[in-house]
Amino acid sequence: MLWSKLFIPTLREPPAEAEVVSHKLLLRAGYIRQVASGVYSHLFLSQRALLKISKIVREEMDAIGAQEMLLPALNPAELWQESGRWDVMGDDMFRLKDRWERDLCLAMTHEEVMTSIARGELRSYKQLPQIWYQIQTKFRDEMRPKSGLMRVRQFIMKDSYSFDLAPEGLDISYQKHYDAYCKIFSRCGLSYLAVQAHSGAMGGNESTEFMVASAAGEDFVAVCPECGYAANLEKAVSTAKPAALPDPEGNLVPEEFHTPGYKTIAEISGFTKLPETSQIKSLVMVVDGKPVLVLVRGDHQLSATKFSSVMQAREIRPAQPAEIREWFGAEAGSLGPIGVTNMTVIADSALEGRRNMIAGANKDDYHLRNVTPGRDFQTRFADLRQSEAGDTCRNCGKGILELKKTIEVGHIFKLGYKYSESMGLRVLNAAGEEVTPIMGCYGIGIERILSAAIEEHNDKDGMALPVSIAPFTVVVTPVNIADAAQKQAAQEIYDSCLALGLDALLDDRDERPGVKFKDADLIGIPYRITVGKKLTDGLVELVQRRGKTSSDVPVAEAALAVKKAASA
RNA sequence: CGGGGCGUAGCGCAGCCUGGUAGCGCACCUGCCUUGGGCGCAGGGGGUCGGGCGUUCAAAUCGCCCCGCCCCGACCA
Repeated sequence: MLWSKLFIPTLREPPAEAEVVSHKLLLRAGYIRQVASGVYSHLFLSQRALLKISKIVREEMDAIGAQEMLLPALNPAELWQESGRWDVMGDDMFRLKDRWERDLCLAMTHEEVMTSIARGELRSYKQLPQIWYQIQTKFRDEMRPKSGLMRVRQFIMKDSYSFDLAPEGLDISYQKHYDAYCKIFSRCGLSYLAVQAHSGAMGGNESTEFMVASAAGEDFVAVCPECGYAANLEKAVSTAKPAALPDPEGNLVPEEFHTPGYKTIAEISGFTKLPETSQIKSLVMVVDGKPVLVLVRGDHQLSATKFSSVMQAREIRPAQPAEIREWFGAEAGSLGPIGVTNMTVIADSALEGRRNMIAGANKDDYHLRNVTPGRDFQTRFADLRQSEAGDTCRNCGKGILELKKTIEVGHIFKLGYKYSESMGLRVLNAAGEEVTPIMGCYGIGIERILSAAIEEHNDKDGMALPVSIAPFTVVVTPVNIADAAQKQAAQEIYDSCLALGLDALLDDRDERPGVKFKDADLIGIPYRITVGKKLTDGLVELVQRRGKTSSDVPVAEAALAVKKAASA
């Protein structure tokens, strides 16, 4: 294509609203324009990149026998009421009414529609397994859209769904997706990490997230450098660093002491001259309307995700100050487990076996020393704490966990029977009995692949996209378009590139070379053939965008040289 | 939803405090010049100053209300 005819509105300066690199570059390079918060138009270049990503996704999905469909984004409320998610999704789901006042929504995902198709049509175990997928627009009313294409309210997702007769079949469908996802992200040039993850509102019991390390990410992943264990921080298990000071020996009796004005863990630590690990942190949560006292070691953080799943809660929230006052008769800074009988008490495993610790006295400005779990109060223990960098890996027992900030580009789930059960999907097995198929679901964020690739591959001049997803593979740039020889050579090389099947662009604009070079670098074309002075010696330059390495090649061989380099 | 910031030409910004002709750089158009990293010279077009109400002889500027966007938090496949 001829650059002079294309709409590639590059900007010298990034718009002020852009914060992260990929967002700045997508705007500057003329890939996208914002329409509203979390809503973007994909212009020519972006659409080309997204189509390339989608093509890779299609090829790998088709390769595992998945069948592409296209489902509606507009869904009737009834489907979502059947699965129970009309209520569960809350404000995250866009809802609307038609002219007859019937409730509709814009689908955030498609378990409901897929399952309804399956239950309407699948009758026999002989029709299983099935893997169905689509590449389609999803809508989510994010509380806070951010970071360009990273977290948006309308986006393109590849979502697939598997239906199997039995768990062993699901294992196979899941593994097929796992392998396909690895190929997809590799082909897109991403350095990804497959990590254990929490299933959240999707349901199910096992899931793997595919993450790309990036400062612009929103998720933390715990990684063990020794054994390769990797899990989303929400899910990660680990052995806490030992207490900084051994507990006092002996069967000591709880003893109240005055702590005037000292409320936080850090303040009490400073006041008592004892490390934070000697304290029991008391948090009051409200689980489905009922108060629960949660205990963790002073220096630890409660994992809301772990807590929520241990409690099998639908909804959790921290208690309000007024509620705390009513239930404990004290402020949040002086709470503790002793004497609490009006609510469930649950403690993190790191407190198991500890003794003679410090906790609040449930009396303003007083704490207790010599508090021993199990003796001074009864509680059950569970893994409730958020892992942190420096913890010991529980998988291998040796490695020290590191934390990485990441972008989630894919997520696969073993759903189990949640949707097939609630929506009545049944088939007959070989014995003629009605059985409920087991399901899996698998998602990839198409725009997130583009964002992550830009985050991973950029420099001060712009994007340095991999050949596989760049909107063009090569740009042919005559330095001086007014020079007839250069112009003609450039045209010939461009034609040769096209003949070789390369996605080629001819920068035929009457611009100064600096402008053309800057633009080519900015939009991230992997190869550039510069036709300039050396043409008199029959040579042109082949410049690689990454690293800006360049080599002289004869005019006649230029296209082939790109072809070779690009497919290497 | 809580906290913070911003809204003036396509982009980046100044002007606002202290009310009085709406400015700068880039981009854009015309001409000349130039052609290996956003070139130079000359001329030119483009703005309901986010919106409404109010104060005032006079509002981008002061007051009130509303809207939008960004960041932090809560939240989240």
